[in-house]
Order: sequence, then C-alpha cells, then structure tokens
Amino acid sequence: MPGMEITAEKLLSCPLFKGMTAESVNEALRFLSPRRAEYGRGEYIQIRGEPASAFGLIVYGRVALFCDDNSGDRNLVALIGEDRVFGEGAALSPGGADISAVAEEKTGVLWFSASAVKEFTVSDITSGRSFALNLLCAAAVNRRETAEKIAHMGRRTTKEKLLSYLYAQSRKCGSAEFDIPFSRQQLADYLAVERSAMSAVLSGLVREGVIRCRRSHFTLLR
Amino acid sequence: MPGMEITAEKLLSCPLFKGMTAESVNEALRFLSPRRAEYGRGEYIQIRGEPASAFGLIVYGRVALFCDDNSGDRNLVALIGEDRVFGEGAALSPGGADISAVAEEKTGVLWFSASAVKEFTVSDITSGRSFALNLLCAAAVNRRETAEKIAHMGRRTTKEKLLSYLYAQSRKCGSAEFDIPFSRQQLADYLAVERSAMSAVLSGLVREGVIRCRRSHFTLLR
DNA sequence: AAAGGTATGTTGTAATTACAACAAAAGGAG
DNA sequence: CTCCTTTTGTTGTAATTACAACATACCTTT
Repeated sequence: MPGMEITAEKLLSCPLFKGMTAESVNEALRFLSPRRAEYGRGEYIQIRGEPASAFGLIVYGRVALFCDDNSGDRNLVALIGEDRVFGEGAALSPGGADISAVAEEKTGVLWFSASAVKEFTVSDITSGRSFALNLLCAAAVNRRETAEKIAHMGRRTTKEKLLSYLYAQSRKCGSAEFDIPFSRQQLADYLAVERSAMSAVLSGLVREGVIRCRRSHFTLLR
Repeated sequence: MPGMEITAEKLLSCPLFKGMTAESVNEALRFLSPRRAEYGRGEYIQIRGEPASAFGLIVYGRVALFCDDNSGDRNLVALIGEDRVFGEGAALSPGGADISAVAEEKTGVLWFSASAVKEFTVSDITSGRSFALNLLCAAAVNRRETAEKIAHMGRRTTKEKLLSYLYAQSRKCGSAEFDIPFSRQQLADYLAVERSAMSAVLSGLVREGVIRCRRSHFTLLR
C-alpha cells in the first residue's frame, strides 16, 4: 500500500471528496496539487509550535494527535486513521500548530496548502464548493470528537473519567461489550491521568463488578 | 442595543462576513435568512443533547459554552463575545449539541440553519463562497481555543494547570500583568478542578512569590 | 452608610492521585 | 520453545485534591 498511486477513485471514498465526481476530484487535485508524504512508525508528521500552513488527509495508516507538556506527560487528543483530516484548525487560523502528530504505523499523508484551499474555495470552480463544504464537515467531526474528550477529561476523578469514556464507547458500539482503540498508556494519556493509578482504578471497577476487561476488550456489567 | 436592527454594516465587521461587500452581505442574508433571537442573563441558548440544526453568531452580549456532567460539575469550554460563532461543529456534523450555551448577559444571536448554509456553500452565488471560507476560519479559531483548553486541562496538577493557563494569558497580552476573563469559579470550571482547592493553590503560588493576584488581575513574577 | 448577596480565601479531613519500583502477563522474533 | 521486549497490573508512600464548613472581602442596592 505504501507508495501506491493516489487515484480519484480512492479519494472519492473519503469524506473530503464526498459527493464529487471522479472528474471533479481530478479538477480539485489539479488546483490544489496536494503534496504527498510518507511517514514511518514513530515519525513526527507535525510538531506543536512549528508553522502550520497546510492540513493533512490520511491516505493510509494511523496517526496519534497529542500535545506534550514540558514535564514529559503526553496529552493524547485523538487517534485517527484512513480518510481522516487533521491540522485544519491550525492551518486555517493564524499561529503555528497547536498539536503534534506522530505516525502510529506506516502512514501516507496528502498535504493541502491552506492558502490554495482558500483560493480554491472562493474560486469560480464548481468542485471548490463541494470541497469547502466537505472540509467544513470534516472539521465539524473533528470538533465533535474533541468535545467528547473534553467531557471525559472534565470529570473530577479517574473513575468518573473512565466510566464517562467507557459508557460513551459502549453507546457508540451499541453494545455493552466492545473494544477500545487505546492501549492502557494511550487511554491514560487521553484522559490525562497517570497510567498505573488508572490501572488500579480499573481493577477496582472490576472488583466492584462494574466492568470486566482484558486488554482492550471491555464489558459493562451495569 | 437589544432589539437593534441588524444591518449589513454591523455584520461586515464580524469575521463571518469579512471581506464581503454590503451588497454581498445582504445577498447572503436573503439566502440564509438567519433567525434572530435574544436571551436574558442566565437563559439557555443551547442545551447539550438536544438537536442542533443551526449555529449561532453572537450579535451582542456574552455566552458561556460548557458541558455539565451528571454530578453537577460544570466544565467550562469557553466564554465568547460579540461577533463570535458557536455551535458550528455540532450543527454541521450528525448528532445533537455536544455543549450547552448560556447567556452571561443580555445576548443577541443570529441563528444560521446548517442545511441553508450547506446549500448556500454549493450554490452558484458568489457570496456563498466567501461565507463558507469565513465560516471555515471561524471554526478554526474556535478549534484553536479548544486545543488551548485541552493543553491546560491536560496537566497533572492544579498548580501546573493554573500556570499553564496564566502564562498563556500573559503571552497573549504581551505583558506579565494582565486580567483574565474568568471569575474564580469560572476558572476552576475551565480547568476542571475544584474552586476552593484551586484558591488554595493560588494562595500557595502567591506565598511562593511566583504570582501576585487580586480578583481577576494577575502578575507573573518569574 | 447599612444591609444583603455574592465571590473569594482558609482550614481540616478523607479520599484520590502521582510516582516509583517492581511483578506478572502477553506478544514477537529467532 | 525460549528469550527478549513491551504492556499491564500491583503495591506503598508522599503529595495532591475534593469536599464541606466557615470567615472574609467585595459589590450592589437602598
């Protein structure tokens, strides 16, 4: 998959190009001429604080979005995969990147220059309007995910943070039994708590009979 | 000011209509026909969990954005004022409102229907393109503010959260002496900590000689 | 100026958390 | 299968926090 050609057909399936014809996609690509880039596992894709003049579309792979504080704690904002957009907020507002991005596995990114996108949006080209709308909706989805994280993080205790997150996941899966996309360390970073303390709380919840879990597989018992 | 007419001239000054002519603004208003609404102090403008089919533009007043958890703790997302947009993320992505909004003082809101905005964006009308771009940028600004909050909230201790916030405010004001827009309770809600515990930490910082503060006025001493 | 209400600071205590160090379990490579 | 690495769970301790109750300061209204 790495190194594969990026075709209009492939892009048609991702939200950023939703509702467009193959021809429109090609038109958009001609106008925007996004830059292709590939990143190996662990490689930095974007660094907090550095200039951000473009946003990314993940063509394949998985990316961790986070901000590290100066005491070495990681604040995981989201794990996102194929077809997702990131960095649009930083690229489209003044100031540098406000979060960092690291490839969780080999990842391909299409970089869209913010200035090109702005020109494209106000241009007379029809596909620019669909693209703008799709970008707007993609940003809205990102925003919603962020609001969710804030809701979980905002709880006062680790137990509440965990349950807030787990019930949300359960709801999302439509089942009391589900897998989470995080390792323990990632979950701790996402909720902004200490991993081992969180593990202890998790064990407590198991002892109390509230949940069952094994690695990333969870069951809510009440 | 309440009840005042909403003129194109007034709207020209807000980011959502930036770069447009008065004529374009009127064209946009004809197409979008936003709904005007006024809210008294303390009145709910938007309720988390309820359907969100429109986003708001604050014409005058001040609005608190927050999500309350079921234990009664408030998680303050932002305080926003005149010319700011809110609820765009919820309106433009599937699902209900993910945050609540309450008027901090008498507030006027223009509600833009998400479906109308989508139609407008993909329409042939020229002003629709500027509007879409401006909305994109307004969303980006909101996103940036949210990322900031996450960075502060993500710190492990109340002291770190406070200093992260205070130094950011200082940087923003370009001075070691500045006012914050929050009361103590609001600051605590913003950082997701308990008010009196936070007050104690704040006092500690004063005793240590790190800061000086009186009400909302702060000075960073190192 | 007085009074009432609100916001803020203080304190003590119980609960929770961070932190460090370690043990156990799981997964991968050879 | 065995070794090695990584992940996860456990435990003890010191530090921090939530919580409640109260004191003080501030502001607004009259």
